Amino acid sequence: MRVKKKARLRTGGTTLADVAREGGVSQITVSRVIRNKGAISDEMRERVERAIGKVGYVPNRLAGSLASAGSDLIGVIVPSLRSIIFHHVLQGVNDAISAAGYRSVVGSTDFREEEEDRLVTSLLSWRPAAMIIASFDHMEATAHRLRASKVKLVEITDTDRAPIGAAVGFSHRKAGYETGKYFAKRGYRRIAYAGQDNRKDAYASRRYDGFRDALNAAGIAVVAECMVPVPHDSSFAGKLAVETLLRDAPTIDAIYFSHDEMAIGGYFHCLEAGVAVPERLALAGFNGIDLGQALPKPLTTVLSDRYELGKLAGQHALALIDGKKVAPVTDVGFSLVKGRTA
Amino acid sequence: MRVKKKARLRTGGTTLADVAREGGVSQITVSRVIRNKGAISDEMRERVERAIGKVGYVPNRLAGSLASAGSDLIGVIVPSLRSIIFHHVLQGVNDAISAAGYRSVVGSTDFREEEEDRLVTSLLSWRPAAMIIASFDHMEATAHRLRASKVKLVEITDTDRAPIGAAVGFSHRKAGYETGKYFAKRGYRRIAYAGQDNRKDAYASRRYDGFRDALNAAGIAVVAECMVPVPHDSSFAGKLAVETLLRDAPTIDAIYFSHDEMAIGGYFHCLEAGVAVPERLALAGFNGIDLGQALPKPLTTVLSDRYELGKLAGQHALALIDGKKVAPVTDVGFSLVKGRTA
DNA sequence: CTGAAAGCGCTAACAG
DNA sequence: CTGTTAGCGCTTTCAG
Repeated sequence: MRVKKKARLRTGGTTLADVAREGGVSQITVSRVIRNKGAISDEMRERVERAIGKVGYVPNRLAGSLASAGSDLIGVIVPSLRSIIFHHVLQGVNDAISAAGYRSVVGSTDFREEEEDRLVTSLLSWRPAAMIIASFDHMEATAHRLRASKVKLVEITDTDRAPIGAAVGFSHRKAGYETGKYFAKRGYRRIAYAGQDNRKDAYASRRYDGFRDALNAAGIAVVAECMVPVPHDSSFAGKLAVETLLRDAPTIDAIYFSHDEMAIGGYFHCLEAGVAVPERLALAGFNGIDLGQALPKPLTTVLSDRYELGKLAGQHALALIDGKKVAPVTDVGFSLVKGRTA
Repeated sequence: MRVKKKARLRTGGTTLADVAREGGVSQITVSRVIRNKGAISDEMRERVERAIGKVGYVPNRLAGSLASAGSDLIGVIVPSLRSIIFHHVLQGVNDAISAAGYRSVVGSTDFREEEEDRLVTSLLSWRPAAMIIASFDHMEATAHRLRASKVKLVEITDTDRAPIGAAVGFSHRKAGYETGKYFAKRGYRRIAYAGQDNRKDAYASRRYDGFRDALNAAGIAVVAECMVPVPHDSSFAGKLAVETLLRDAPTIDAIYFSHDEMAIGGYFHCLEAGVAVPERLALAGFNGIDLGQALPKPLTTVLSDRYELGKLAGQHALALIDGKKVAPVTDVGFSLVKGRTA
């Protein structure tokens, strides 16, 4: 006696079986046509395509991925989507992977390592074909999780760090160092730093480290420092920092900002307050954002191409998925942009 | 005689069965503990949790979603991640949905409707719990696909349009109209417009429509127009536009820009060229980006809170998933920011 | 409160 | 070139 089939809730949509029935072919033939895999006669292909159109079939990648032990999803983790930076990375990643049919599942950590750990766990459960993580450093647990999962991993990170997977990026320490060297060469001697809560942004503090190293090598010290709390908007933070520094340390002749948005805000303050830039006060930032270069005096800064960085990360991910090897560390470098503010 | 089992490639990781074996319980018990669903005795729970830790189990959401006919993914489609706008929306969406365990699968269309159609198809195949689409208008085919799929849909869009799902947004036409009305009231009479390839950005052209309507109502016409090709960076485009307009139509007294980045670039040109703002030339933009408000003279603009918009869209998506009703159209409005540039 | 069995929709493996 | 069959790893249903 046949056991009665248990009723299950169906997703509701049409399935391969429906298409197969409609076209008078087997399911696997439909599957092959859809995935464009294996040899199919033109006649079969046409029959299947007609049937698909007729029943309005939408493939179920959940089922497909389960059956083939691997999804077309790529997990992407960035520190923040608020900043003016990482969405360019994300766009680069998407442009690189979407033509190959991959989709990005995106999460942001707000620079918190515990959140990153949670996200990694959550994204791994989707059995992604690869993961791309933009992060300065991981928790021990996260690193372990990533290694244990054996997921194809590309890290967008500081190249001074030891990566778990393939790393792409550049050395923030060097970027800061180059700026410091430039300041020293230009003859600035009473130098200040303006940043925004560096505990969260390890990249920025690395740049600051490098900056100080370069100054020290030239026998110069940072004479003043202004850290603006994070809740402030970046450009206002820059204004505030310049105002504060000029009041508390009026003899300074140059300021290094943790990033361009602050530097631009600082530049605006100088315009308003009638402070001559760079004669009275020199300014430099980091990132090379477009607006900085559109200023009446283009901003002196360090340019990193974040879009290309994301694209490269995406390409590396595809290569890894393809079973190819990629360099353990790819340093994309940066360039010191000698503007007219320092 | 028993048929030999066919070998299948396994994902490699540990499965529920492994945990169950380790803990000496059934798979379903493990499943219940993980999903925190159904009544479980404390003893069982503890046993299972120990076993999970021991074998290092990572759930497979692909299998879980397939079995339960629905994923925890939310498809998100935005026009672009390059612009300074939509990543705020995305962050808002993520902040709203991630606490509830949902993840966003993200795609960008570069303002192309065919790309949107492709993305919708692709994302639907992941059987998302909901979709959030930021788009001015859809292709007929896309609209059909979305309706047929019965996916929970939230559109972030212009509220003048008839939406397919639940819409959140505001009227770009009205935003332009308010700016035009303000220009008329301030007494500007020789007014120009500066934009960037509006064929792609339907929102911008809607604002321009509204702007002209307001001027017409006051008996004023736009006397000059400068459209800068898209490849140009926005702030340089603004510089270029002002330069061009002042040369070709030197009698203009005000310019309406399609967005703040252009307006800021235009403002910079005025600073460099010694054009008094707003006495000689008034400027206004759209978006209310932070940098515009940090300018020596805060930019006159229309502010829309894109982060809150994204968050609201995410909350609506969660409500729909929950089976609740949401308003067909939620107008979040905007606010005219009377700066010092117009 | 716990478990056995069936099956979600698809594709890999193995024939023909 | 096309088809049959047996799972992928999980959750639902039904039964205790």
